[in-house]
Amino acid sequence: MPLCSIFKIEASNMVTIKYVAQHAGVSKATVSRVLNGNLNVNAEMRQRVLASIATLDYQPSALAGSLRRQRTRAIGLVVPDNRNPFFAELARGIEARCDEAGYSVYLCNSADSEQKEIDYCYKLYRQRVAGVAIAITGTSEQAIRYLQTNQMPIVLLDRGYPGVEADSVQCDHYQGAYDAMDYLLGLGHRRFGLIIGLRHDPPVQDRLRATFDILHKHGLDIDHQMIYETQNYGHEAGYTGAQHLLSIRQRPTAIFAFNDSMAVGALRYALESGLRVPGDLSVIGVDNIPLSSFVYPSLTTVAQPMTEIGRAAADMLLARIEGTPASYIRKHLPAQLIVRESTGSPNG
Amino acid sequence: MPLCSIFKIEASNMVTIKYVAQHAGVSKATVSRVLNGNLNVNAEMRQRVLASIATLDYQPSALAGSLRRQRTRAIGLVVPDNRNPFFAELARGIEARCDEAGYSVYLCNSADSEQKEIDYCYKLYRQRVAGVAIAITGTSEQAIRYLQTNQMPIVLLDRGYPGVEADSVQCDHYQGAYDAMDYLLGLGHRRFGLIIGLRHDPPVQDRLRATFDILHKHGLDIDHQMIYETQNYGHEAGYTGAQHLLSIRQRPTAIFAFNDSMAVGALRYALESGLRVPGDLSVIGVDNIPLSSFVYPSLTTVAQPMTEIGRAAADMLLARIEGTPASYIRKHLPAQLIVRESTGSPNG
DNA sequence: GAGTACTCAGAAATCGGTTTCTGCGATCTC
DNA sequence: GAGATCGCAGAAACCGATTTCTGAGTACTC
Repeated sequence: MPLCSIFKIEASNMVTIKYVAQHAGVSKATVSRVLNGNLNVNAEMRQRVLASIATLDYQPSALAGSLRRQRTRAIGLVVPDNRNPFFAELARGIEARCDEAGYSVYLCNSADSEQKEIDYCYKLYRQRVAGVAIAITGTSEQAIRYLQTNQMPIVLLDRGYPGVEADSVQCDHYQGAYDAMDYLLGLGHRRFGLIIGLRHDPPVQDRLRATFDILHKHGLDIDHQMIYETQNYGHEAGYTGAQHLLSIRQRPTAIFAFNDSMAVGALRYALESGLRVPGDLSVIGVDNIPLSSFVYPSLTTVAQPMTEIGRAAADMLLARIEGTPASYIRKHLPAQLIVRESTGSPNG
Repeated sequence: MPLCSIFKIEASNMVTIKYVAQHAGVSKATVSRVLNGNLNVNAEMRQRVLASIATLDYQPSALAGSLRRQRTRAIGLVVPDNRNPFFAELARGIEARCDEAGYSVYLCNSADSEQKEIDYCYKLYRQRVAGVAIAITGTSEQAIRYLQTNQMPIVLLDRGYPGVEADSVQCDHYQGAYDAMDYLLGLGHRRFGLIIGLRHDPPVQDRLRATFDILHKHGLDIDHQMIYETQNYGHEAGYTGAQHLLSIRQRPTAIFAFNDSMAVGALRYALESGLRVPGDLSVIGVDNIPLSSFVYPSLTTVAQPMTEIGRAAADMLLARIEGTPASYIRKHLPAQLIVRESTGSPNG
């Protein structure tokens, strides 16, 4: 087949639809029709095209197809940090679901920076992604507004916004924190230390509100210095948070960390400094990351249904992309308190 | 400006280069030249174009540009599981470096499945990514061969292959495991249990070889039943692994888990069943994930320079994509034993 | 048997950029 | 002052798909 080899050389051996067409002796249009399952093509001809496709190992360019169709099969996933087990689990779920549906996922870490977040949105828009799943930093709503101005289907992860008309999936952070505090109060705790993460984070604000509300209901209050804000959500932050909180003269009998990683850090500091958990100190976290049941003592925590959030987010986004326009859905999933070994009655 | 609004309506308000050109009163070519910093354009005209771009908030389509240029600014990242802290850290590093260089990253979880791995490679090729960073499953080299057949720049993460001509970045798994065993032997341990993960994983094989080598050197051997293979690398696997190993009559005095997550699971089982660590049992892991210094007792481990691996991988891939062809680099970074609290002399 | 409907495949337009080609006007050279 | 050179911008080709348009051939109707 001399034509082929000549052609191959000239075309720098990138197999295109034109090449397949020549190989099969048909037009580009016919190849395209076969690729897209169009029925108006003769069976014998279809076979010839399929044979050529297989022989040449032809993979159509998504670039060209997307340009013409004016739609891509890719979405953007914007999270603060994919190393955070919570977002890692979310990413995993979303990626798996999107792959099933034939979509690809762009990984974007905003590093809790508003600037990076908005920059990524520009970048994703230039890529003409079909949609964006985003856990916004909470510093501003600029990113959301930008995406919405450009008719981009979006789903807000882990945080919804009162003023924003958009699909969102999140755990009920208020209720979760409320339950956690209710549980600790029920055990008899009265002095609490909080390790909260980034104050501007919407989930953090929800949890703070819940904490204040239930404390006030019990006629209690919480001192400024008992609230430790951190720059990230890692173990180290929890460790130094506990260090700070436990150095206070009237030290807390219970530490409520706003995620499990920080709770584990706090746990470590407590044990290291000779305190017994839960004897001298109770520690409670949020998320129910896989680790939480494997540390010793295992961690009492407010579970977020991470897998479910991820799947729901992907489903909603794909529905919004492919489906008919519908009214926005704010999906709130319940948080669930999981009692393990790290909590107990004070002075117990 | 009636022309604009008419045009906007007709063009369904997607801002294209044509629209920008009309708005600025120049040709598409001129807009393109301004976008690409081409100097052959009159200063006053350039200003007019830039003004239009800003006014219209124009974001050029990467699709169209990539199609014409025949190169994209995206890479594929294929890992077994982005939830694994080791790969999460790698992903973070690679994503950050690529973003700096203007590249986007497709997240692909192969789930330790050869089929998913190769399917993702097809998908990435259809996306015409500029390169692929991949931690292959080790079941076959099909994926690598496919990518190389299509002249795709690649970098192998965490594992290199003797027969494969490709850039790779990995830690010296053999040396790491050797050091770990050497250390344990030095402490006086003679009965070892291994929790290895997936046997077909190349790093696992390296570590097994090292373990056998040093044991033989000491005239020791290891029984079949002391090697526990798992289906994944999570805490649970480590937990059940320890359960198995510690139920053996002549139980091991030291457990070597081939990653930290499994080591933490093992730690948990040991403590839960009343053993003292390191008094009754030593536990050692691999990776040095952030968590490892925060569990209690903290984990002795063989550190992999994860951040460095990620950065090096991204650098090598980008160099391969953008740079001149050069001979392949097999980058081996040293593993480093980090002694913490979970190891000590047996019966001690 | 003429006119109509239908099937199916090729030609050509198209998506939105980039790049080559073309050409105009100004400057330079001898 | 005629011809060559240069700067700069528009026209047009191009990337590789999809989709509309067109038309040839066949079947069907009355």
